[in-house]
Amino acid sequence: MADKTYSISDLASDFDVTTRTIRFYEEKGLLNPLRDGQTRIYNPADRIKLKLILRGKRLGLSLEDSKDIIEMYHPEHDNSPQLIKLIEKIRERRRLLKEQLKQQLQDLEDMIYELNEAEDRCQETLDEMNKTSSDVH
Amino acid sequence: MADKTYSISDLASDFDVTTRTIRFYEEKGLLNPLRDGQTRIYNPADRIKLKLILRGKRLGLSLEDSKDIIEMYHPEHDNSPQLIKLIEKIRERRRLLKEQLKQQLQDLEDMIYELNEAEDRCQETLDEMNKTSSDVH
DNA sequence: GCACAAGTTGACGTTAACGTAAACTGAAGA
DNA sequence: TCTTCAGTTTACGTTAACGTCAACTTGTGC
Repeated sequence: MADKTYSISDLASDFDVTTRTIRFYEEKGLLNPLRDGQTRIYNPADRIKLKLILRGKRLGLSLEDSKDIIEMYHPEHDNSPQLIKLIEKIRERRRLLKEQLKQQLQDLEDMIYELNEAEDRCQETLDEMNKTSSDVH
Repeated sequence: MADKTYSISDLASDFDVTTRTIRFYEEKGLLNPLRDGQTRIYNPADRIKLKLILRGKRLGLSLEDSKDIIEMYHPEHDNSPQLIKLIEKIRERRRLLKEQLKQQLQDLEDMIYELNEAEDRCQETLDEMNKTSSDVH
């Protein structure tokens, strides 16, 4: 069960992206599926990587950023200085994400507030128009 | 005080964008400053529009989206069918924004959780390495 | 055996959001 | 008067993230 595999179009339909997109991510070094001849064979780890990329996109990260993050989840470092640097990178990334989201929350709150105001103003204008038109009679 | 004006470089430095960017937004129809001869003169309303654009950017909106939203804040409709349609647009936009934020919150929560896990794994590996190396002695 | 679907590798095209450079026009200061 | 500075228009360049062919190979059903 742990050796389940996927074709490129399996993943494409699962995540609602095109196969071109998946190959593009590979071209950029974010995925490295096995091959059966020419054909790409994806395993659960590849699937997770793709999920990470798409999640990164929703958060506004670039593919480069997502590549970094994948590296953090699947480190290939075997010596402690590298690991220590990696931990630092992880902390920095977490800090950035939190800061970014804090800003986004604030922005969104402001925007929704102002949309409410705009809606109210529209409604008032409408009310005025109805009142005025009924005054005519 | 209500008639305060700004030069293009005033706004550029205020919001930390280039003058090229501001002219570009005008080219795309998001800004329409007054002119003194050729020179652009911005008023407080223009300033607010620019602020809205940049906030939209931080939330991942396109300039087209921001243009729509500016239209909502500064409607030029004078008849009730238009106003009713505008209110619908406002509600739809608000719905979209809320949905998007909900997703972002979930994504961020997941990502931070996983970054924590990755950090823990790194730390454990480090601990293992220290333990093993001290075993040698 | 043959169409047909699904896969592959180039390679060029596209869109958004600006950057960059050239060539010009006043306004102000030494 | 000369330079310098801020502003202008026009236009081509750039980057990320794919889309869109075209031309090919490789199982799979009938």
